Amino acid sequence: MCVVKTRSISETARQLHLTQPTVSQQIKRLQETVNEPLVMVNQQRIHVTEAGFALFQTCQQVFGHFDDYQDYLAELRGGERGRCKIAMVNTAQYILPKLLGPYSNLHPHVELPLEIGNRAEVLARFERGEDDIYVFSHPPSLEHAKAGRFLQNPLVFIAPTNHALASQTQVTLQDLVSERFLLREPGSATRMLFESELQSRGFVLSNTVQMASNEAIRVAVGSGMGLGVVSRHVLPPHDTSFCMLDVKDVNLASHWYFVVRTDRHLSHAARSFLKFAQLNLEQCLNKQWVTNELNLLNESLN
Amino acid sequence: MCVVKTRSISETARQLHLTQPTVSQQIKRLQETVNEPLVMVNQQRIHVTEAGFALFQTCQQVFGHFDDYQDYLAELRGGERGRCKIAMVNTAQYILPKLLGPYSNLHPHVELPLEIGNRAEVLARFERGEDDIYVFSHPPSLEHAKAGRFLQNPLVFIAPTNHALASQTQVTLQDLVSERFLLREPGSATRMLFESELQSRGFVLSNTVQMASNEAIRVAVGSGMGLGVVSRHVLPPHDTSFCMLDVKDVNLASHWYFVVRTDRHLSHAARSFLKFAQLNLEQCLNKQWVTNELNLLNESLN
DNA sequence: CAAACCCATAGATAAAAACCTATAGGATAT
DNA sequence: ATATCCTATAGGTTTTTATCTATGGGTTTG
Repeated sequence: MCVVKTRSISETARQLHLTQPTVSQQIKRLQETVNEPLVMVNQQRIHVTEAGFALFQTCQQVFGHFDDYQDYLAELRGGERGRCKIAMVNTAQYILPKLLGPYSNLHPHVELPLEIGNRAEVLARFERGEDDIYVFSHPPSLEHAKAGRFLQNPLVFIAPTNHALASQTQVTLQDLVSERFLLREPGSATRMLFESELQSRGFVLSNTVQMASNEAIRVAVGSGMGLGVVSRHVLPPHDTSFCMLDVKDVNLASHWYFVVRTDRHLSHAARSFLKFAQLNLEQCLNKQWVTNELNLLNESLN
Repeated sequence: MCVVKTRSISETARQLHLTQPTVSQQIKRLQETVNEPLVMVNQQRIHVTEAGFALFQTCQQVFGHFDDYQDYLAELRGGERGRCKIAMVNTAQYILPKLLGPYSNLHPHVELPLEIGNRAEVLARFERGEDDIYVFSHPPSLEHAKAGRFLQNPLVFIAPTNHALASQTQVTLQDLVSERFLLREPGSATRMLFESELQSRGFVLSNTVQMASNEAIRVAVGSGMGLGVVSRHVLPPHDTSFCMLDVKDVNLASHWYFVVRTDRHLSHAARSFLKFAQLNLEQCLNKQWVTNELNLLNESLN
């Protein structure tokens, strides 16, 4: 490379802080591997042959590609590029897009494949470490993982608008247990929380129907099929087909967590997203529910 | 490379006839130099990361460039590409183009820079080894060079059409020495040959004029300025302003030689040209003068 | 649940690459 | 002509690289 520019072996040696024989020998060996003369020495001047110049150009292009790769890595490390795979439980899909949208606009080159499943499915993915970030309400064992809370997940009781309890204030749990309840599958965080509350207070539901999604429950409640316990975030603001009950003696509240595995390398994009979330939670989500403890998570990831 | 394709370290090791730890370590070191994870191991499967795939692509392009270079070298070695620098004395420019034209048509990617000078200039170039092939009539010392004859170079005496000797047959050298002669510079092969002939027979020219080119001599002779000795090849076929003399007791004949240095690498294109010349002399030049001894030259160059 | 398979790591070795110093021969400049 | 500068070659040393064997810890599968 340098020899082509300086047209002198000695000068090249000086510039590269090497001795002249070293450079001579390098060239010699290069010529042997190529099996073609690359330079010719005449009157104390180096003349680059056709083959030599072609190799020079080839090398320039090659280095160009490696430079491009370096640039690519820089972007990757800066979180401007890459992939951040997020797996979330069903309920989280009502809130996470509000963070993902702005983030994606800011970093258009970051791929954000989302996996949505019920708790069991996401848990399996977590065990296998298939994603960068997991969103749980009830975080799993944290042996190989760290979690950070970022949002309250208040559970509310919903009933058809025309239900007897709908207009009543100060409803109690006792009033509810005889109702028919529409619930997600066992193991879902919402259901687990509700059932542990019931159990600790000695109640048992007599009439439950299992439904596979929050929408199904919401619509079913709206059409009078029974009562439901769902995350507050699931409810669309202006739906009048159902209403929230004012239950005075129950406060079912959990939190959403971002969870990452500590025994896996976390992609730069994922780190970048968590950083973004830490700084922009309040702007993207209703401040009322934000519980920003991501600073702890992010610090522990450095 | 192979790991990306097989998605398995062990399989790669088998294909490359290496052991598995070797491949593992190679990847590890590659990741250390790049300072970025390139693959991730999960469930006994290798997952290539973004950075890893980008590097894979980069490498493919790089290898592509080297392949291109190999192709280029192949063409170079085949004589289809490259450069063949030829230096020739003035007189040769009347004959060499007849070979160069067809050759250039056959190998359009070969550059053919021509250097034309008087004998002293070409000799200097030869000493410095500035060209691939030199064309001499009177070849220089062959200590570091080899030469091959390819064409007769008959010298003829020319006179104005209306000159007294023009119509005479059986002219002798004695008849000529008192004439004014137009000659090239001392050292030119033509002049050297003529002068050595004169000297060996004890003649001295009394009246000479030096001219810098064969054209100048031809035109000057045509306009009656004196006589000339020039290569037969210099004379255009249908010029009636001068005529050749029928000198019976002088036969000035030399040959054209291709000369190459043996202490310099000869470009593939130059070898290719000499080979072409060997095979096509008779087709390109007047058979009458061809003396094809290039087979000897070419064989000694292998 | 054991056998088979996968990958990671440690430690050792042999080959190669990368340099250096010393030296010699040719070209250039003073 | 003599000092200077250039490149080539020889010989030797120090790193670096490329591999291997041995081993250990997980996964998958019969």
